[in-house]
Amino acid sequence: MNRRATISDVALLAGVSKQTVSRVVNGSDKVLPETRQRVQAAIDELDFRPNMAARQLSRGRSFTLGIVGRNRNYVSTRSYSGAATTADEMGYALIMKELESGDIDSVRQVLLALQDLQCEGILWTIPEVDRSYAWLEQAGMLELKIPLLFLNVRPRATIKTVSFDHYYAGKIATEHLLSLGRQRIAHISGPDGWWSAESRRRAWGDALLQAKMPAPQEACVIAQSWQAAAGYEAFSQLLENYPGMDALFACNDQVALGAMLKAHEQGIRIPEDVAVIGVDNLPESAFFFPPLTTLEQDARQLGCNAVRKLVGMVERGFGTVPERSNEDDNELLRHTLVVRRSTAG
Amino acid sequence: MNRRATISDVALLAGVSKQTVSRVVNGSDKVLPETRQRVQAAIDELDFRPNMAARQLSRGRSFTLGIVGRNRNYVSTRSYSGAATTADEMGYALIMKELESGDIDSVRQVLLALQDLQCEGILWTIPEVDRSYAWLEQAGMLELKIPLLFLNVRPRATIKTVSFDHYYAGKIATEHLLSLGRQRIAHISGPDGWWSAESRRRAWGDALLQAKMPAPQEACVIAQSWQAAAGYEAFSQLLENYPGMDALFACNDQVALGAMLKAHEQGIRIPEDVAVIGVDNLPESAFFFPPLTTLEQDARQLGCNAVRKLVGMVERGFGTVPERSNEDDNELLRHTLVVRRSTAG
DNA sequence: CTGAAAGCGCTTACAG
DNA sequence: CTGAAAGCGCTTACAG
Repeated sequence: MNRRATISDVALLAGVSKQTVSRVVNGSDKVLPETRQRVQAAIDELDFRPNMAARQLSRGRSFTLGIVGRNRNYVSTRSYSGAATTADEMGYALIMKELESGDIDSVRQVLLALQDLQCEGILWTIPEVDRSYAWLEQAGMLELKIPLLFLNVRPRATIKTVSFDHYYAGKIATEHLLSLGRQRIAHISGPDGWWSAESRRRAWGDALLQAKMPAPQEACVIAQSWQAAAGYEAFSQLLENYPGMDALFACNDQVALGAMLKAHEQGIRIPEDVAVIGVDNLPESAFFFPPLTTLEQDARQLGCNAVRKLVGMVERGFGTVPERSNEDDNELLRHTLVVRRSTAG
Repeated sequence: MNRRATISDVALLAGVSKQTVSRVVNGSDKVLPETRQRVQAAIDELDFRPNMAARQLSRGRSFTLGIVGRNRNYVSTRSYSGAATTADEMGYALIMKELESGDIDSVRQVLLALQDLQCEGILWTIPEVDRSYAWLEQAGMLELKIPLLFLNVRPRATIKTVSFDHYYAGKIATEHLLSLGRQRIAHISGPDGWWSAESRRRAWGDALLQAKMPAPQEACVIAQSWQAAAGYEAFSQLLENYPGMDALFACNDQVALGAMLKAHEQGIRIPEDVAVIGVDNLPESAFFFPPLTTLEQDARQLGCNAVRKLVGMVERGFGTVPERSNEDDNELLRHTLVVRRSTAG
């Protein structure tokens, strides 16, 4: 047999009991140095490594987290990466699930499958789920016995979230444009139903109001998606609806890119005619034409914080001991302004 | 107690033995319909779901795969997504690990950790690992007891890989430029040591040779990275080294983007003066200025194929039954040409 | 400090 | 078709 050595094999070889082996493996201090040494030698010789499934079963804990995503973009990819790193540091494994469809059944199935796999907590990285957005509202009612944490989802009393402060982002983006002396600042908002899009849009309106330059309805177009194609379309519409615009706050860098292509095609100069700012700071954005002013979001940090918070929930025995909701349930990270040529006119 | 129901609870409630419950859970046909019904009722009432850790231990199988990555980009993100989907379809869970450093110890640690977690196979999605590239060569010698599959790594006799056909990509990219009648076709190659970069570079040279237009040494610059910044730098160098160039084959879209920015700054028109082609077909590429001709790679498919192949290895009992190496050990996917304005002059 | 016993929640032969 | 027994590889009390 070429099977892996078990704790019993080690015990036999070292001439001790299984518990003693277990003790040295788990670093208990109640083992005589010489015993420890003997056991360690046997472990090395047999190349013993504990079977996590067995440990999981006997301990009644898995030290495993689930992470579910869909259609990952640059931002969520970096969150994943941060989540994986932090999970590792904290001694947790991360099981990845891809959601295929947004209907409530798929959602439940994924959640339950993760629970079956003995995950102790789940990280939900899908901002919005098609038409079935409603299910989120019932998250508290889901018969999940394990904590659930949401990324970039509108804070609600019944759920826990870690997100960027999208309102703040909209504020500083618009204020940056205002500080340039621009007078007619348009906005291409992210699609309807997205909390991040709505927050930024609201902030844009508020900032203009505060500056005593309230924006007319036509100054804002809602993009069909977060992609460049939608930006191209939306900017075309803006050109018709809001002539004389001298600045654009795009909901993200890709949409800004699409808008800028349309601008080039129309002979509109950036930033001379229209200053443009995006959100995300993609690695490419510094090399767009012209290089794009944007708001950096540290998505990796988002993933790190999320896992840290989720582990906190797990270890505080969330679900067992129901706790009162407090402001800490919704953690917010902030963006940083990165100024480049697209607004440096 | 609010603990989850176990198979024993169900057995008790249904008035049968545990094995019978196990049979209906696993869909055995050797159960009387009425018995099955009674058991199913108990399962539903108790909301019973089998504990995978226990099943794993008793079956001696985990139906779990490991996937390890680092610094994920658009391509690897999409592979991940495909891998997750396919793993799910095939009934496997996917545990994600992030490699923090490329030294041989970290590599071993990650691999062994995944094995401890009872993974039955590992998908390695890191194309090259810094200075410690050598470890790959010894992959066969690694004392791993489970199959390992590499993504986009140079095929070798001792390992199994699933990759894009980068030589083919270089060939069609260059031939596309030639078909435009361009005479002085430059190349910005990916960094040294990358199989994909070297294959594409070689294909570029071969294609030019075949067209009886052998390229001088100065027509190729090796980028420092796969990022736009490196493309900007490399193109600046090309401008000095290879005056009169009328076409550029960039190793990827980001590098092409960086090169195009430099071109704009120099007043070089694309495609009139220099036609540009990249590789990747990022979602943004269609909205670059000008929209970029490129080679689409179906990274999602890559992930799907990889998992399918890995599961095949697992289920054929790879590692137990050593098999002869055959050409199927190195699977290749091909790119598709997507023509846009950057070469449509 | 160390060990004998029981148990985690399933499944796998083996009887009947 | 159904059940009693043993086992997967660990850990957790409990003795000593």
